[in-house]
Amino acid sequence: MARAPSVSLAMVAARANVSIATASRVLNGVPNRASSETADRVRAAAAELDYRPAVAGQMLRGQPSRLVAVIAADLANPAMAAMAASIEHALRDRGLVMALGDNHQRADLQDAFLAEMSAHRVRAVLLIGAEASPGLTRIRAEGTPVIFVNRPAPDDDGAAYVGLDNDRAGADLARHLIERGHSRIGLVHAILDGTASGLRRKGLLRGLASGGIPRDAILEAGVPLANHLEAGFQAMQAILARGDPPTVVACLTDTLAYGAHRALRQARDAPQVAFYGFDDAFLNDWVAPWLNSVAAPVDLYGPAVLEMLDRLGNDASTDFTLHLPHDITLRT
Amino acid sequence: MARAPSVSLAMVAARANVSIATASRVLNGVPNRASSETADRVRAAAAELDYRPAVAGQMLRGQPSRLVAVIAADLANPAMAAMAASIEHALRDRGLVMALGDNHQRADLQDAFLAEMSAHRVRAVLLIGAEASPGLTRIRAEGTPVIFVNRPAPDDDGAAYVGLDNDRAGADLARHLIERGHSRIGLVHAILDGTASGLRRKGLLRGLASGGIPRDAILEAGVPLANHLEAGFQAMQAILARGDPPTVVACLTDTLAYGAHRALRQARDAPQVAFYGFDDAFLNDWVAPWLNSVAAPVDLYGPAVLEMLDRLGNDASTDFTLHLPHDITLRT
DNA sequence: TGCGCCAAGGCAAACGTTTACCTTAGCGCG
DNA sequence: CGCGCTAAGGTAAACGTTTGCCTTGGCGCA
Repeated sequence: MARAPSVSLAMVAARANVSIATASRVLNGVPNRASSETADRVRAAAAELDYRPAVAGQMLRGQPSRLVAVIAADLANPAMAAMAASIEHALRDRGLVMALGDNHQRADLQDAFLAEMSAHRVRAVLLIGAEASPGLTRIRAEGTPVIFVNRPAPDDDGAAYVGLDNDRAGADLARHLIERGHSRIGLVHAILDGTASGLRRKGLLRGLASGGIPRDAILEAGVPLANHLEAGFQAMQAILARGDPPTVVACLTDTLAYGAHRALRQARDAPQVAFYGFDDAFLNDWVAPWLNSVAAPVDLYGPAVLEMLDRLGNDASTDFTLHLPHDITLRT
Repeated sequence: MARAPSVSLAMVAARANVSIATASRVLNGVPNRASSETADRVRAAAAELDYRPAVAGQMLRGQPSRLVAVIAADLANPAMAAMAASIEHALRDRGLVMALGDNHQRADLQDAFLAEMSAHRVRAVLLIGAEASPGLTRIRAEGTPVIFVNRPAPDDDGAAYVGLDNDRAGADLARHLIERGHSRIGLVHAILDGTASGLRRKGLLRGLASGGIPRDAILEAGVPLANHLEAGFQAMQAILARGDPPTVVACLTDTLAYGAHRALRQARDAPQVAFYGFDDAFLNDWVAPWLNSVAAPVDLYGPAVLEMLDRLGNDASTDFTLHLPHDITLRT
């Protein structure tokens, strides 16, 4: 498995009988520095040798990297994986390359990844479900553009955000549930860390209140687990155990809903209950036809992230919040 | 967003009043090159400045990169995402960092990612569901270790493989189905490109034949779509349309089974049918309790890939196939 | 005393790229 | 003829790291 010696610009230059400088300029398209025959010779040599510039050299010269680091909280969550896929697609159109990592909801793992990516001088860092961590603080301080996707910054100080308007999404869901005639409503959540879930809940409760739903008609169950599947399961069990079940259960993430639905399946004399979640994944069409979900179309994420990247690169910009339009996908 | 000038080894050395060489050796733990006081001074300086070596310099010197490129065929597939997560975990224990890309089942996208990763001189390339592509041929020729995970190499010439023994898995499933008393069996697949699916089918058919199931009791339906959800859906519709439905349907991937199950749900007078798939994802416990699946425990993937990486680095090794032990997870 | 060894440390080359600066020749034009 | 401009090309520095080689003392030991 001897690593073949890679071909350098010097070899290309030698083969084309020009200096390294000229070869570099031809390949980078600098105008008026080479006759067309010379340029052709260089390009031919590069093609024959299958030359690809080593990033090491380019980095050393301070060229911006083409790498964009993306961190997902949990790749096993289909919604996050789909967002990552959309983002990669968009980045690719810009000639950028995504390097995806999974923080497993642990700050130390996130930092290990961030440190490596920082050493690679990545163009930007995107976090789909960020943890608060020292490394995150550091890389932001270094000036690397950082964008929080779908879950606002843990410390919320004007950091760039792309995703749902969580408060409004919650309120819109409330209005929808009332319109559908629900008056006894379950509410399932896991940890309320003051970010996405907290805002959704706040909007939802406000909407229900202003729609005339009394507080004691809202059956709230929160289980502080990082694993939303398990949390949703236990929360739903708790709701069912109280008796007099709700006609609908609103879960602050789809993953919670998966857990909640399982609890319902396993219950004896399970009542008829409608389910609502957030962050719809297209897989739901296939495996969760019982689930309605509040979400933005997933293909919007990629372009929106690109847009935010531009804003961050443009000193004139001041608005670093980009709310994606959400909708309720109805399956029942 | 001015990028903060990053701290170099020279700054650390200056602050510690030593030469760059000494600073480098201290930080790299070269023994007997610095007194303990000097070493302490260097480490203190590095800590105070929060020094992190720039990979560019290290790469230039020919140091192996810590980056391992991983390409998944489709991140939206929960099984693949889970494998990637397991692999990342294992790599991290070795001080390596995963950079994950999605090839969207397209050779050109795979090559764009491979080209970038090759320019970064990645330590190895892992493919979870590879496409055949020129870039793949090239990077293998360059001597970069390449491991095919869960789907054997498209061109099968002794390339390293980690994953199921697909042929045996198929045969084992056949035996199991017969033991369970099934005698009329549906078989659903998408493209049979001679790799994983082809081998599974071969093993399955052989097992069924040697178990005494006549060929006309096997209702096979293949829909040549890259999208397995849609393929499974259409294939199942075709099977149902024939009348006299099977008592069990074996799908060569879980994703096919998701599609097939939806077709059954939507059918009028849907018969009672058991479902079997391959490559179980733990999400199935929650959203697909109707699905049985042949798979290796997903946490085995990471360590197995590490083991194969060692074999590739060891000239004495000759066996580059690592079959993971599979099992049938029963949910019905 | 003389020799060798070792710890401690510095010097400088090398890796591959980009680019500021320099040289030369040709050409248009007053 | 002389001036200035431009195309075409080369030279060399700089980026940050690692490492082979050199130097200098100090110490053990015959």
